[in-house]
Amino acid sequence: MSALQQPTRRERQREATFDEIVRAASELLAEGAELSLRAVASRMGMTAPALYRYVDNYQELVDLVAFELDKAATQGFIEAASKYREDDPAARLCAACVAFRRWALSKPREFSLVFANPIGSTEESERRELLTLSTSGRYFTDLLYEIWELYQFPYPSLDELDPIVRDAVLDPLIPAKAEHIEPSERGLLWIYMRSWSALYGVVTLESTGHCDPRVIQSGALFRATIIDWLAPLGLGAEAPRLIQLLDDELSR
Amino acid sequence: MSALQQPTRRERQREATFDEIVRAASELLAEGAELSLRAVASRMGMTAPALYRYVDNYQELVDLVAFELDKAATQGFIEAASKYREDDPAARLCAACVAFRRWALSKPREFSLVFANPIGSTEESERRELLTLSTSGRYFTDLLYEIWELYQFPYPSLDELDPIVRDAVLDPLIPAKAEHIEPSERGLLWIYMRSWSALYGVVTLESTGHCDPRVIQSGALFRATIIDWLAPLGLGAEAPRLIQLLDDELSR
DNA sequence: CATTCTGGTTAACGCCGTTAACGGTAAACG
DNA sequence: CGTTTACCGTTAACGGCGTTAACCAGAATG
Repeated sequence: MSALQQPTRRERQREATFDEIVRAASELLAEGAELSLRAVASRMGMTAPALYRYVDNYQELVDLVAFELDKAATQGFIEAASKYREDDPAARLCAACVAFRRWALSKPREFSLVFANPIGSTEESERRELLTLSTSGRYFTDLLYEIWELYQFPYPSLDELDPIVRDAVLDPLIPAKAEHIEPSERGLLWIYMRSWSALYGVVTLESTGHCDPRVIQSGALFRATIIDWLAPLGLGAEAPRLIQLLDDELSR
Repeated sequence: MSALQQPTRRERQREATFDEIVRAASELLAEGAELSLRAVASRMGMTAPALYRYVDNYQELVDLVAFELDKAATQGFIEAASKYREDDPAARLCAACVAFRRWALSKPREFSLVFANPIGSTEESERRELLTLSTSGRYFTDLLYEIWELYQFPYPSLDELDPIVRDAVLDPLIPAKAEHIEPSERGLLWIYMRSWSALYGVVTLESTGHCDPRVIQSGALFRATIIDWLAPLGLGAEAPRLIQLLDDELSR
C-alpha cells in the first residue's frame, strides 16, 4: 500500500530493454536504414515477435522512438540555448530555433518521424497523449512565456479569440503544459500556436526539400521568418542584436 | 522528318495504360488502402512485374501519381477561384488558398504524398524535375504575379537579396516557370517563396494533425496566416472585403 | 514446493518490392 | 508477303516486412 515502491528487479530490466529498443532504432535511423521491427530486434539479438512484449504494433514502436528522438533533440536545443544568459530568453529562443532547424536539416528522417508523422484525429488519444507531452513543444512554450514575462508583448484577450480556439487554450491538448499560465493569460497560447506554426512551416519546408536547395543552403527563408516574429514578441527594440545573434548561429 | 507525328497505335495504348495506373492508384488512396505496386496492378487485372514496363521502381510510381494528384487538385483550385472575376486575382487567390487547405484536410494521404514526400537533394534531378513542373506551384505563382500587376506591391530588388537567393530567382528551379517575369522583377519570386512557405506551413501543420484538432476545425490559424499576408501583397485596402470572402469560403 | 507470470523462442501467413526467364503478339522491315 | 524485332504481359522465385499462434524456460510469487 506504500505510495511509490522502489522499482523491482524485473521493472528495471524491462526499462533497460525499452532503452535498448530506442537505442537500436536510433542507430538504424542514423545509419540511413529503414526502421523495422525485425531490424531493431535482430540488432538487439532478439527475434521480431519478442518486441511485441514491449509494443503493441509497429506504429507504437515508431511513436516510442519519435518521442525519445524529440526528447534527445530538445536536449540539444537546450544546450544550444545555454550559451546565452538565463535572463536573456530572447537570445535563447533564437539559438534554440536555429538548433531546431539545424537538427531538421541534418536528420531529415528523424525530423519527419517526429514532426511529419500524421496523427489521425479519430484514433482515440494514445498517440495524441505522447504528442501532448512533446518535449520540444514544451520547451518552446516555456521560452515564449519567459519572453513574455520580460517584454510583456501583447496577446489577445480570451473574448477576442475564436470561441473554439478559446476552448482549446483554456483546456489545452497541445504540447503546452500550461497549468502555470493563468487562465486569463491563456491568450498567450494563441501567440505560441501562431509562432510555432510559422517555425514549423519553414523548417518542414526546408527539411523535406520542397524548395530550391540554394534557398535552403542560404538559410534566408528561415532567417526572414524568424525576423518577422521578433516584433510580435516584443523584441522589436532588440532586433539588431538578435539578428546579429541569429546570423552568427546560422553561420556556425 | 515531320515535326510532330500523330501518335501511333502503340503509343496511344501505352498512354492509356499510364492513365489507368494513375486512376487505379487514386482509387486505392481514396479508399484508404496502401499504395503498392501489387495492389495497383491487381486492380488493373495485371501482375505486379508488368508495371515495371511503365515505372522503374516503386518511388517512380509514387512520383507519377503525386504529379497527377497535384494536377487534379490544381484543377479544383482553379474551379474554386473561377467563382470570382478574372480581373480580381486577390479574390481568386483567397479562394484558391481555401481550396488548397480544404483539399489538404479532406485528403491528407494525398496531400502528404504530394507535399510531404521528401525530395533528396543528391539524387540527380529526375524527381526534382517533376517538382519543378508542379502544377499547383505554377498556378499560385501566376496568381501572385497577376496581383502584383494590379496592386504593385513592393518587392526586394536583386541586390537587396541574399546572393545565393539571387542566383536562385534568376535561374529558378522552383515551381515557377518564371520566364515571363523580367529578370529585374525576379525579386517577386522571393515574395512568392515567402508566402508559399507560410501557406505550406499552416496547411501542412493542419493536414498532418500536429496541432489541437479544435484549432484546425475552427480554421483560425489558417485564417490568421492568410490575413497576415494581405498587407505585404498590397491588399491592405482590400482587407475587409477579402476577409469577408475568406470567411465565406471557409464556412462553405 | 507448486503456481503463475514474463519474456523469449520457432513456424507460419500474407503482404511487399524486385529480378529473372520466358512467351505471345503486334509493329516494322526487307 | 514473310521475317524479324520490340513490346508487353506472364509465372516463379527471393528476401524482407508486420503479425499471429503455439510453445517453453525461468524467475517471481504464493
